[in-house]
Amino acid sequence: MDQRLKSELTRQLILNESFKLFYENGFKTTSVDKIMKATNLTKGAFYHHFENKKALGLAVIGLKLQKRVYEAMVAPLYGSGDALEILKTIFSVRLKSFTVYEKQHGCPANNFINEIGDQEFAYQNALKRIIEEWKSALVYVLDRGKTEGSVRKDICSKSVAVYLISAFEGVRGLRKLYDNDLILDEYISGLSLYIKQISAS
Amino acid sequence: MDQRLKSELTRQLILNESFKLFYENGFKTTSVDKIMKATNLTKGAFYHHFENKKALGLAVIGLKLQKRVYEAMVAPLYGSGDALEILKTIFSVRLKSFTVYEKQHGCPANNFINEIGDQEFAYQNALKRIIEEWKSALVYVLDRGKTEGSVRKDICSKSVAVYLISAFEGVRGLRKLYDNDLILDEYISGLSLYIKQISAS
DNA sequence: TAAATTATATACTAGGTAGTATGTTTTTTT
DNA sequence: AAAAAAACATACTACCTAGTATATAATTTA
Repeated sequence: MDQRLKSELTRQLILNESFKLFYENGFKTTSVDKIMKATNLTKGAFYHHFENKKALGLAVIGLKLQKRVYEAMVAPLYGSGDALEILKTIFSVRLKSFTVYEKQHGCPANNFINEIGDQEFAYQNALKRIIEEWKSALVYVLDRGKTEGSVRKDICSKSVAVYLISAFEGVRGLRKLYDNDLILDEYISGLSLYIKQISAS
Repeated sequence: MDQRLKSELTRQLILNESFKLFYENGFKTTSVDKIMKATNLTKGAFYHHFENKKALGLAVIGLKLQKRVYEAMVAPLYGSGDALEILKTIFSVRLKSFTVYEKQHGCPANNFINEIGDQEFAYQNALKRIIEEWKSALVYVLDRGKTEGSVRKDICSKSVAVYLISAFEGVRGLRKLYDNDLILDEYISGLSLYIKQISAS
């Protein structure tokens, strides 16, 4: 097989298995051994593709995680349609459509943030980039809403963006403690009140 | 020295040092060895006072953590004064008064929730108790506000409680990524909008 | 005061950890 | 086809991990 392609496939395999194991068991307690056992490859392959575990962590955050957040939470914000409807879809409809697995293990980004967001500057920065990208998209859609007359002009877009992200990440943590969706339903009801508050009219 | 007292002091010392190390470095990566080094005692003492690390974790959550949350976030809700003023104080004023250390490492409860809230039923339950106690107090103060006419009667207290807790815990995680309070200020501004929405008049 | 109990210390086990050194195999280049 | 380089495997090191076994010191009880 073409060496370039084979190498890239292996790299992606390691990144994917890492993401999965980090998500299920945490970053710090997932060992390189466990990851490579999941890939059916060995340590030699790992250290050929990554300098060390920290480099792997940064690659998972900067590639896999960032891409997932972008596709699920950021890109839809740049789509067409009523601004407030888009917000409702992203912050509540999406939430209910998660699988049990996703509800149980919370938000991958939030897990990383809470586990290693206070440990290493490099991790901090990589994670910050994801949040800032998300925040910018929210500010964009809120400003658009203001222009189109659906969003109140006297609210601060940045503040609303931060409050929306905070509540979303917060409840994805809380949901881990329960075995049903009650807390999600309450969150959604609480959120709809907030969206009403920022809507014009 | 009285043996009862001495034993209790040792137990509390272990619990306190554990809490601190769990807070700074996480639960799973804080070893019994590190804890006992911090206490200047040895492993023999540890396993005399605790059956294993899991029992220690549950004790830290059920005693230290629950007490801290109760004193800082729950008890004030049962105090006198305007309901909405109490909410503002707890969810925004308090936030700004945290030390750099507390801002950097986030919310101890949220850290536990995100690290081990999806791992063991026993941890889940111990953490759930803390959240439910907090939620109940919030529902109490919101209902009181309704009675006194300061809070809108058509809002669901439980939903507002969950949304308030979610946003608070969420932003305490996000703050880890930054080295200044901008995100906290934005959160507070976003929160004040929410409190306006639930206020009568 | 002697015996029993409690509190703590020391030394150990079995297994997990990140990372390295050095192989062998596969692919590419000359 | 030979040489070089890349991809991966195997075997290792030094250290950390939870937990145990057993000793000693301090305190309480008989």
